[in-house]
Amino acid sequence: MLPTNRRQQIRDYLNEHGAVQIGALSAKFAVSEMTIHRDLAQLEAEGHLRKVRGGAVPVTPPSPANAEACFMCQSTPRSQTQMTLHLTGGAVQRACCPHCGLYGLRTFGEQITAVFVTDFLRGNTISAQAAAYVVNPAITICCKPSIIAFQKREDAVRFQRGFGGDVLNFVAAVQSLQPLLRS
Amino acid sequence: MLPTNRRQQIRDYLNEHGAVQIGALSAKFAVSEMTIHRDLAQLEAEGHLRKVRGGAVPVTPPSPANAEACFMCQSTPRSQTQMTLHLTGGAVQRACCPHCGLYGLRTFGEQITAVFVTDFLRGNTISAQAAAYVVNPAITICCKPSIIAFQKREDAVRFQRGFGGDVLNFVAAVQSLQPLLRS
DNA sequence: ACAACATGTTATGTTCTGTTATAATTTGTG
DNA sequence: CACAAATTATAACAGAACATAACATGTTGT
Repeated sequence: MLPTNRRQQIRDYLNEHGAVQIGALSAKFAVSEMTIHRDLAQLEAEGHLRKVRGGAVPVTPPSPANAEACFMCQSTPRSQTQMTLHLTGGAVQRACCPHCGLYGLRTFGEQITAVFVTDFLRGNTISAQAAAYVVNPAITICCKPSIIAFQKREDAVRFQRGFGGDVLNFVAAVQSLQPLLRS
Repeated sequence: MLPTNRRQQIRDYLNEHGAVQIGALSAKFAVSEMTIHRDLAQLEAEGHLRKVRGGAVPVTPPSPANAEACFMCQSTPRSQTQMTLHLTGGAVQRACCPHCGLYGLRTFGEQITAVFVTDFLRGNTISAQAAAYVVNPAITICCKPSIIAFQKREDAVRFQRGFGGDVLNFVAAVQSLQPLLRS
């Protein structure tokens, strides 16, 4: 049997049984336990399983449940409207739309290293500072009041012509947010 | 035996057994292992199999990568703009945008059982027949000329006010497409 | 004869495997 | 809890198996 086949069969066996033991695999394929150790180490390096003492278990599928949710409103962001806040240390916070994302600027303050937003029309990612925003148009896209981002101010103006609202730059858009608490 | 014949038989053997070993092929065809090595290298270069240590295995079944591509232009559809054509037998064809999707109506014709399209603004899925379309606006969203779908005619009119183009219903949008070939 | 090709042989380097020895972890016992 | 015994994991080594490149030989067709 080819080593490739053996490793594939180990994966199949694991998916079927939920766990594998070194001794069982060693007997099943008539190779030394050391060879099984090495197979499992390779499969673990490739992300196909996780080694545990005595054998291996399936990798727990990274629960996309709440890791993907908007950090403000907990809704699932659409790629079309989402905003990402990059923090010191590499962490990334995802917001469903500029409404939540811009509020998040206050929440994370000094920790923020970069902010990106998706152009609503074209879907490409742009720097939030360079974007144009239509605030409070007549249509609610995600949160209310809606704030929609555009790469080009020209697109924002055209959108405004149809749907109303105000065209603001980044700083003005942040200032347009009502304070959460008066101090 | 001709080398060509031998290589064809290697392919047949592989398809039948799921894996081949150098030693077995060498014995089967009474040639040196070096010759088998060269056969497999050539077959791999032609994309017919994948060499592994000790032999070869079939090429991994067609990656789902391209199964996701637009059936017309082969680009990757955005959920925001995509259109799906449901055919008899349950097959689903995915288009990147109404431009490609509406052309696909001619391609699949009688086989089509249902057509869905995504509202460009809100992202929800709607029946293509009930949608309103803005044809040829001043902005190119996906393919050119752009055709953009909206759930509400009111939204389409507002979009048109800002970005130009014509607001058409489903039938008119299909008719607006230029014939691919004049007969 | 010559060029082009296919094949085999040899030499060298790489990968795989089992054995042995040592380290780390778990388990059992008082 | 401390300690020893048993089990499992890791590292290092050597030999086997395999891969690749280079060269030599043989065949075919012109």
